[in-house]
Amino acid sequence: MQNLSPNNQQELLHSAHLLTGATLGEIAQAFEICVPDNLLKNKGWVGQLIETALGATAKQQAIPDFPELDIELKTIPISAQLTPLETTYITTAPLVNLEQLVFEESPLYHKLKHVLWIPIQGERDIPLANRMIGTPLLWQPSSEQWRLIKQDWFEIMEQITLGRIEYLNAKHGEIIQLRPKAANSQVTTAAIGQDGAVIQTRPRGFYLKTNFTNTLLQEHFL
DNA sequence: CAATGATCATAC
DNA sequence: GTATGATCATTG
Repeated sequence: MQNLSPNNQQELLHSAHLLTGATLGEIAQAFEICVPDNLLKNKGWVGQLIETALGATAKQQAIPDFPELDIELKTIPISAQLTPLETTYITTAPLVNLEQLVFEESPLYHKLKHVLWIPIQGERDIPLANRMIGTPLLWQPSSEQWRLIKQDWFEIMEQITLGRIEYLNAKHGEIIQLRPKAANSQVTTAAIGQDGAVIQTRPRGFYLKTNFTNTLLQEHFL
């Protein structure tokens, strides 16, 4: 086990494969990191642990976890049946300054271009330290997946542009959904209102729906 | 019991 | 507030 930053895709995948079968407690111990009792007040702990274990460098920036490799790292909690237990956060949704929207220039496009999925047991009755890491999967959307993603993105962005943010909810979209993403429901940010004026609303984020990540994992592991 | 809306920690 | 990492927990 090493925490050096990988020099190429092969090194990263090799490191990721070495984690297969290990428990979060073992990884934490190797890096002298304390395991919290639960994730209630530490929801990003698993993702940050795996970042450390794989040598991710883009700690606090709006760029892929491995900038040189253009790869985004995502841990995904799974059930005993290997189905995702949670949706997957992708990135913040822009609500203002929406001129000249080009999908290929959007943060969402760049985040999804190359994703290294690390499935991890996520059922709450398994103590955090005992949860086992699964086989990694380096995924790139197929042309058909891109088509659906782009369609969802466009429809959502169109509504935002038209000042219909308050009419959008998590039900929109086949693959991508828009949901609040903030410290709490009191947080506000600027957005376009129905008459075109600037309004205050809750910040939103793009998420991958579980039915999509489910088929994604099934296609690869079944 | 899945899904939607709410929330937690931390850096800047 | 924004962006990183996500999961919690109420609701339908």
